[in-house]
Amino acid sequence: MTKNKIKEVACKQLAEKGYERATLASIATEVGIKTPSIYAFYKGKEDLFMAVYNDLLDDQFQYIKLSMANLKNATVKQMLYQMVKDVSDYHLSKPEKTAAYMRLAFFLPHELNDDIKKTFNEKEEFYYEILLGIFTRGIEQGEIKRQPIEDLIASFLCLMDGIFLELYYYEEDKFKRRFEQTWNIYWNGICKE
Amino acid sequence: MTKNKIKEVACKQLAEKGYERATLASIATEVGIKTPSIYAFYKGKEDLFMAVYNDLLDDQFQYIKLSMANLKNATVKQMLYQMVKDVSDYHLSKPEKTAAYMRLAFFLPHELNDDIKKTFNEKEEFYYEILLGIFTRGIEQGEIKRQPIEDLIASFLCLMDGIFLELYYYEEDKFKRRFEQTWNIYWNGICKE
Amino acid sequence: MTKNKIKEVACKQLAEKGYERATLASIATEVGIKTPSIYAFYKGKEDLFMAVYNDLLDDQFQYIKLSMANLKNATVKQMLYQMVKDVSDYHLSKPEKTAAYMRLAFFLPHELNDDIKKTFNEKEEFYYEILLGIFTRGIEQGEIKRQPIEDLIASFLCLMDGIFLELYYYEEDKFKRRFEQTWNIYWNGICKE
Amino acid sequence: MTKNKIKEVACKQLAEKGYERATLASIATEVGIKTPSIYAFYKGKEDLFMAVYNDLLDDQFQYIKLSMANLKNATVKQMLYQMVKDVSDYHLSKPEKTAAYMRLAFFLPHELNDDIKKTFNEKEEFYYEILLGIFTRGIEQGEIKRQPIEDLIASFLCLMDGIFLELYYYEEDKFKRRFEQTWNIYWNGICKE
DNA sequence: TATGAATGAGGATTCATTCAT
DNA sequence: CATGAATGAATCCTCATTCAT
Repeated sequence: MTKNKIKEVACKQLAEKGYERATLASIATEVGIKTPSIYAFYKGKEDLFMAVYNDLLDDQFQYIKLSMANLKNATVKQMLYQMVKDVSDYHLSKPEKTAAYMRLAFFLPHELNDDIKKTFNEKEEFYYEILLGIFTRGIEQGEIKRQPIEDLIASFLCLMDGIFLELYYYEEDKFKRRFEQTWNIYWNGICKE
Repeated sequence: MTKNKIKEVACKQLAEKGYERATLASIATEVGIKTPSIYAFYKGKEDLFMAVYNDLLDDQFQYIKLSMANLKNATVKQMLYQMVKDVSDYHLSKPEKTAAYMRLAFFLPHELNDDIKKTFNEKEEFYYEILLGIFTRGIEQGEIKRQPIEDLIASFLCLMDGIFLELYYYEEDKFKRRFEQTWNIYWNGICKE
Repeated sequence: MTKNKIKEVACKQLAEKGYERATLASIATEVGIKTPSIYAFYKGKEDLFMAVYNDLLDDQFQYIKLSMANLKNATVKQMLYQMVKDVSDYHLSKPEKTAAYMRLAFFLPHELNDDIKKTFNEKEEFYYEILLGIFTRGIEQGEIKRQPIEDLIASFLCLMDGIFLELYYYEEDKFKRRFEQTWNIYWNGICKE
Repeated sequence: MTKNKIKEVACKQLAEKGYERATLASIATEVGIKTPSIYAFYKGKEDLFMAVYNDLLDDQFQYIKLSMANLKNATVKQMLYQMVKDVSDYHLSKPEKTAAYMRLAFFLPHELNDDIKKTFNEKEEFYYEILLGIFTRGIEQGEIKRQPIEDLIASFLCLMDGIFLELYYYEEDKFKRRFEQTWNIYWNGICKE
């Protein structure tokens, strides 16, 4: 389907070149169509990249929801580790989508701002909800030192942010090493005893 | 001096809008001159933003070198804390420069690529050198658990990356809270006892 | 067809004003379109004027080939005369194309250099080939004094160059008078007795 | 003297690049001054190139007058030959000035038109005057076939035009060969017997 | 003389977009 | 669906020129 191919190429070029340099013309060329044909599927550039962004978020959500569902009977340590790991794996397996996501998440052109901020907040809330459950359980079951849950969530999100950034920066091998080191130190910092 | 004002406005607009939207025309307008006047001082857009980038790096280096110099007789914990803190403070005190720096460091237009990558590596080496000294001392003096120095450096840089990202994301208050939490957990993870 | 109209206007303005003053804007205006529309047909200014130049050469070639073909059973004198005459007539009948051709042939902007030089050499070879045949026959049949063929060709091309220059300089009447005088003297110089 | 150096560089760049590409900025750079300094000596670009052109003409006049003066007691053949030869030698010895002269003489930007056309006509009259004398004498003394003097002058000027063009086209060696051949044929065409 | 600073005018080019077909 | 043609707006950049110093 042409509509999807356009979206994929748009995502790819967004990752490579950023929003302004991902020209409709260059997208069309790579898809193998002429520029105006894009307008048969999308209202304009903004509309196209909103679709790209929504797909990007959906993709992530789906993946993480799935990975969480597979973890019902695990320890808190396993769940948290799996959570960071899954996010990493997801991004590692789809570097293009990650790069595209970063472009949009960090340096969104102002036109897209409002819509994106909305979905962005949804994502934060989604994580917050899940982490709230996990950390509450972790403290109740004595796996984690008693400390304000707000703080635990904040610090975990900070860990994920750090890892996300490194994901973007370093090649896979270097990243994986750092990932494990950071995780151990993080867990040592929060676990009981 | 007009030349500097141009550079400052360029930096500001880079932070706000990114490279492509920081038009020479809009820069000129904000400076209060006409577009072609910019060419009396810079060879072109690329040249201008390279100057911006070099200033940005110089500024950071200078600041960090200074803060390191003021720390000669501190404990390892103090030094590491101060290091993250100083970087945070620097970026917090110059949010504009930070945003501009991120734009260039992460999503550099390919024209600027080579020169920037060079200076970027220099920065990495600079940090590496300093951390090598600190962690070696930390282990020798028994402040830090004996573990591979390479790993310690890697994990510290990861911490800084995470904090750097949050710096960009959250407002000052929220950031500062997270900063302390993350730092504590990090230190608990590496310190002896 | 707009594409051809653009080429024609470009040729006209090239003749009148030269390469740099034949602005895409002024060409577009004369065609009755807006400047960017030109890019729907040509990759850029250089591309457009290369097309103009190729047309110019094709036109000349076609004309001369045709005129040579119509001359199979003529005397050598008739053929040579017809050759200069045809070139003159061609240029006289299309003064615009001639002027444009001169602009490109003599004072080509360096960008166009390589391609043009190639086609230019082709033209030289084309004339050389034809003249070689004519002069060989001229000497064998005793119409022309026995002398090195290379020299005859060189001197004939020199005559054509001179006439070409005058063509550009003088008005039609003055030119035609000079043409006949020069031809007679030239022929007297090479014919047998 | 800076004023002269500017003029010389302007002439050189005119020869190399033509009027529009011979930028005041590039001239200034080559001279070793800054662009506005040119205005200390010339009213503007047009003024500068008018000066260049006048120098060019003066130079030629001077040279030819001199060469004519040295020829008082020669035969008509010698005089005519010397005349073409001198013009050729002049241009061969100053190829830069020749190229510059051609740029101005043929494809003058319209601004310069009027002034240049005036001096150009002066030059024609100058030659006409001299040739009138020579050919009259040539016929009276029986060196040249009796024929209308107007025609002889016209045909001689045509010869010179042709040679001038070739001068520009070919390298020195090739040109010199052609020159002699053309001259012989020309003289054979006009001389008595 | 010489120049640093500034500029109006204009040039090629790119881009998102429209519209008739 | 797809596209050829066209365009308004904007972009970077160049140039001749001016003017205060």
